[in-house]
Amino acid sequence: MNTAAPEQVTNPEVRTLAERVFQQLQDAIVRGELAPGSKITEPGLSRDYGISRGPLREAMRRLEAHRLIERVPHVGARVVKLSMKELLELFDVREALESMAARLAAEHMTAGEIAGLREVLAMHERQADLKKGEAYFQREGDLDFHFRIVQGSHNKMLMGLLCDDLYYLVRLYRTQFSASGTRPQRAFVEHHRIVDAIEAGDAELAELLMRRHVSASRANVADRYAATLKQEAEATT
Amino acid sequence: MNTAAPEQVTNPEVRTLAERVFQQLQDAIVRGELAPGSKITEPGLSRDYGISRGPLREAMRRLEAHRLIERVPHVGARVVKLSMKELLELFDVREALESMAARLAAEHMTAGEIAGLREVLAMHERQADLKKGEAYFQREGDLDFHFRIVQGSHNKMLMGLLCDDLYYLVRLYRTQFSASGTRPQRAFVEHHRIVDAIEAGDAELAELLMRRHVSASRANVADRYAATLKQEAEATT
DNA sequence: CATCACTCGATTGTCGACAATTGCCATGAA
DNA sequence: TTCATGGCAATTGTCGACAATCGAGTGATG
Repeated sequence: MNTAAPEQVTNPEVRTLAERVFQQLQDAIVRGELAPGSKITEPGLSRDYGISRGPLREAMRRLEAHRLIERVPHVGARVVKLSMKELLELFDVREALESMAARLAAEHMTAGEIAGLREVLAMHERQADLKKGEAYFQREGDLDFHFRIVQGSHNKMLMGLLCDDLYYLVRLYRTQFSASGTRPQRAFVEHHRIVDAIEAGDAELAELLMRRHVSASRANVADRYAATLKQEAEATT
Repeated sequence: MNTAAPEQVTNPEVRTLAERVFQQLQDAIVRGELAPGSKITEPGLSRDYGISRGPLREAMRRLEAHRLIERVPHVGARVVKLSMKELLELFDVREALESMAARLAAEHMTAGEIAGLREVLAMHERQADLKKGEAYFQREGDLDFHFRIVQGSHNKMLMGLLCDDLYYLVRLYRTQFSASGTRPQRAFVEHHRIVDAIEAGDAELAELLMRRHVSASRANVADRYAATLKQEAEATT
């Protein structure tokens, strides 16, 4: 298994050092190897990755642009740590953007792309049978699903915003709070309904269903988050 | 009149060189001083601005993240040039995002913020009286209007996406195609209706009106763009 | 004992130089 | 004339070093 990100909307053929270390760092953050809120220093990373500070700073600038780290001048950078408020904000934005993506996908998606989408769903089904209750794979697949719909919108601006910027944040939150309970099963049938609407070319329905889907996912995350906070509060009591 | 951007969602107290040259370059691009599609070289800018290539590269990375320039490794960077397709895509994204911003604004905007919004509208009215037909000021004010509503959503994620990333692109397109005709007047009354909905706390209506408003603006831009293309085609014939 | 000023270590910001890659242009052959 | 090829200049990528700034720790003082 390679260490590179499983999906890459752009294919920059990592030829430059800064590009490579950027992807490595991005992966490390998303996987949780670099803990949220932890401080990262340039000399430290420079040693760890065996490169100069020049490319490293470029990589960090890009991470900052992708909102994966936060920098304050003359002080330093630390891995972003999503607060509950910010996480819910992220889902609001996703709701607005992805519902539109679903609408555009229903209008512009090709037959081949729809077939690929069905294939993703079939793979989910197999995994759901094999690992019932294990939410992780389902959720990773969930992201694949959303990924493909955004690409199906054929809107580069949307793809850039969602796939390049926000999805890494979405993957990041999962290191803190992974969805579970009965949510995956319900999300699964919602996915099917959305694909049905897209295949039928029903843009309005696709938009509505996607909006509901993300909204429900948001509600689930909010519950989980609140539960975790409550649990922590009890632990410290 | 200062050369800095009129609004800045973050207040970074430009203390670093890279920050300063970033804002200068951003302004130059938005104003059209750096023509869309023109190539920009590091040694050239390094001379022009009297700084080293280090901070300059950081500034360029940030411009790339904001989608104001496009870079290809080992080749160079050029100022982004919006195609008609991309411009319409941008408006689609704005429609999704700003309609949600209007909804959130109707729910969360404070009385003081609403008063400020009314003040912006009043200023437009004065300017509209003074300079009827001159679309530029109206349009700059239009951006202020949208700016404040996004801020009124109290959603930092949304503010970052819209105000930090997309609005500079919106300002950029204006160097190529400025709205005109009867559109400014109609946009004006639409603005009033939106503020009314926000003040009444009618989130659904605010969302709907904003969606229509951006959509109409998009249609107007599409017309203007098409007209310009047609004009160019005739000129070269 | 708390508070403030200062010093020092570490980190970040900036710079100039060197290496690697690209695109252009001249030269030559079909 | 047209196309391929080689060299060359310019630009980008990378590096190490120096200067500026910040935070922590220390000591002095009320």
